[in-house]
Amino acid sequence: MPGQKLDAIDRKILAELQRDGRMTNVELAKRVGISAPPCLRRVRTLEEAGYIRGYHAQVDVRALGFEVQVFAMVGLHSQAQADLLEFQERCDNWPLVRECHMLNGEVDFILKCVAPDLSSFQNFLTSDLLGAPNVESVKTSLVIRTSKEVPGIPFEVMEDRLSKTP
Amino acid sequence: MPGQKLDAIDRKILAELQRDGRMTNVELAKRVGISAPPCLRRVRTLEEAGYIRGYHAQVDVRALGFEVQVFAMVGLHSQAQADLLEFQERCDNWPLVRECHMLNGEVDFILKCVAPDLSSFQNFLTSDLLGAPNVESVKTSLVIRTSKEVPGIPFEVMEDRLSKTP
DNA sequence: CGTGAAACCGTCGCCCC
DNA sequence: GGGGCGACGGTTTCACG
Repeated sequence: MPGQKLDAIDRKILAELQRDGRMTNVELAKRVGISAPPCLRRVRTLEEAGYIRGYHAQVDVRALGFEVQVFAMVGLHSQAQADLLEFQERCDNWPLVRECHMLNGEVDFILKCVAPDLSSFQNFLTSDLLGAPNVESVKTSLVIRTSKEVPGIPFEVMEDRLSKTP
Repeated sequence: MPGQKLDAIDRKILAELQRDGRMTNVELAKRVGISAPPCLRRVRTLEEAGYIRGYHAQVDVRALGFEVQVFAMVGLHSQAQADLLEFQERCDNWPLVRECHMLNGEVDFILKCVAPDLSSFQNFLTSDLLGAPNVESVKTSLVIRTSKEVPGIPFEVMEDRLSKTP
């Protein structure tokens, strides 16, 4: 499962499905310029190879009553492998944590969290996150507004660099 | 477009489509316990009301050759409304920037960026981001690994609190 | 919201290059 | 190896009760 065993049609398929994950296969086939059966075979192959990890409806977080979004920068006391893993598993089990990224530098993790309101986030912060073992420090930043939120990768950039160094 | 004009079936539909955005309508209808036609009508309504903002394939960023992911914390000189908007528009036009969130506190924006490799990110950082007008400071953190990445909201939490305060 | 019908789509087998 | 053609069964999407 290396880098570029993908041809131009595969990349177009991925770009189209990233843009509209509910597109029918015939529509997709039309857009990438082949007929439906080979198009579907390619999609299945891309799924099985792990290039496509899933399909998700993008819901409006705020409209559904989750008005608070927070980035939490977490520092740990110990960065031993076992302790990092333990913290990650803890994050897995916190539904308010939607993303957990391990970082380089002074901060160890950044978490993207959602909550219905400030008090339920504060409750999560003080009871769960700050109460977890090995957590040294947490700095939180409230999201005031999100002006851009596009998933995945910019396929234009991918095509650009493929055309420069083929 | 208010808060909870959604009944239990609508919420189940949203939860299922968030989990699997390519589910067929008949499968979805079966899962939420109604027949296909009203189910499709509900989905269309949810889309038009903005609760569903789109459907996207979740691609494997690293497997597609974007091996570098970075969070960039940006401070601006001026936080005047026009200057904030100007910076947001600039982020819109940078394909390597996938998310742009305005924050409270000392940092003004957090950007989630992707890049094929470190040097192309460094190039973006020095030429584009640090070269943009009104940008005072940028602190970057490389993502070492992502251990959790789930989209949207935790519907369990939503149901929990609806059952407590109906 | 459910039923039925018509059009469309996903999917398979086969043939072709 | 991958792409196209044709056909069957399931699905989407009407109009109507």
